Amino acid sequence: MDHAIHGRPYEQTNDGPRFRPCAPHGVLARLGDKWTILVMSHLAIATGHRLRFSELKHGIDGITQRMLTLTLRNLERDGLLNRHYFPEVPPRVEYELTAMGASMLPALEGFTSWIRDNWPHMEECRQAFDAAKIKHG
Amino acid sequence: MDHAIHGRPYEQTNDGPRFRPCAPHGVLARLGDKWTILVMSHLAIATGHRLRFSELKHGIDGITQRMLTLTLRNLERDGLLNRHYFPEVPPRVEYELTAMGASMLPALEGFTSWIRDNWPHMEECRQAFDAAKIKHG
DNA sequence: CGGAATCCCAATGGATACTG
DNA sequence: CAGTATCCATTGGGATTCCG
Repeated sequence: MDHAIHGRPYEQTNDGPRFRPCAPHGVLARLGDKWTILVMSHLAIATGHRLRFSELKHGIDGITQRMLTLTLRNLERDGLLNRHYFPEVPPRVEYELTAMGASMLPALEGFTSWIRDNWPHMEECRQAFDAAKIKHG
Repeated sequence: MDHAIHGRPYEQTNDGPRFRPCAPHGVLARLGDKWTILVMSHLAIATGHRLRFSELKHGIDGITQRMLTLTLRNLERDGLLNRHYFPEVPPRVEYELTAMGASMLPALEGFTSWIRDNWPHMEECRQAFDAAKIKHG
């Protein structure tokens, strides 16, 4: 591959650059689902980057047991967090960011800080766009 | 709001922080769909951050006319690009990043560079996880 | 050329009930 | 407590056809 932008290698063709399928969309799509960012954010600010299942469940408003489990399984599969099971009665399970999971936080923070700065303007743009669409059909 | 992390304000409750619904997930979910990042990436490296519909269509492998149109409409609605229509025969339409759209590129680049660095390790983790799951049920 | 409209299928994710 | 299993409504997105 000659070049890469946004993590995606691309080749120059006669009608412009053509990207080849690879990571960024895949990961962004994973992180962009309904709950993943919230789970990561909670672990980010937790002491030791570690929380138990019920703490996540109570902290994330509206999440169901099923979706929290699925989200945690995916993050565990990606190597972004570890699952610690304590076979007590009743059982206790803690989730902890891995080194890779923690290393993602600055990049995520950089991106979300842009979002925080530009969100109000985006909202204005959306309302203006919708208003214009209604106005002239 | 007392605190904010990853662009999301949160309140401290007796059982940990509770985030309130707001921007980051929404934007990440939008950018994390199947084609948005590819469109942004193409405009990022285009001269003048500007390309016509057919250039995007040919550059992005596998995208359908419908999905390219929808993706561009959403980005336009968000104020991240502008649509320039030239009423010639045949018609020509160009899409150009706005100032806000261009301002997103460094943050996106920061995030995707993390992805590029960690993608191989993530793939390893996934294969190890899947292999372990098959092994012991 | 650059769409819009329609049809259809697969995936996402919510609600609920059950379990070690 | 921390799941798993099942059912079901909604959405995402591909294929195709038609239009200015």
